[in-house]
Amino acid sequence: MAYWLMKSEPDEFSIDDLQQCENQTEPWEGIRNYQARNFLRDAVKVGDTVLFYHSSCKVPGIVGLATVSSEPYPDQSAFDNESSYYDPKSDIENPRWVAVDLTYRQTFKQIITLKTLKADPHLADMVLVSKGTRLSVQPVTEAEFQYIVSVLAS
DNA sequence: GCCAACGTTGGC
DNA sequence: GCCAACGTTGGC
Repeated sequence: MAYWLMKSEPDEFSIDDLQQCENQTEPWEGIRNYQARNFLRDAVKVGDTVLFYHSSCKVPGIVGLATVSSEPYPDQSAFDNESSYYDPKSDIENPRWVAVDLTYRQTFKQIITLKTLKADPHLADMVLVSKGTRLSVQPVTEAEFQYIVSVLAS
């Protein structure tokens, strides 16, 4: 089983929103970056664990956990010209973007802030804190995951 | 809202 | 296939 960090803007879709979805499950749509898409398409597996990260907000950081609950499938929002994620270059015959379903697992008692993550020498090699990375889907090592959950989130 | 750091587009 | 111009991300 692998570990991932996925970013969402809480104004758009927060971990509370995920918790309140039917079956606490919702399509993770709107990824429009090829590197992130390739992770979703080629590497993310059902049952993988996701660190849910809130970005572009007052206090960015990891807010909880989710589980990947589907295989990748074509991102339907790319076909919807009413959607802000609409991409006319993606068509149903040849979809350009993929989504997976995420299922809510847990909200941490308190947010693990980006500030905390950046300051922690155990996490110096995290993709999240390395310079110039803005990937919205990124791998997390088992050591990083265990440290975050067992030390920072407890 | 600013802007640095990336990513994408498209003319050539 | 280069690369300038433009668009986006996301912390601050």
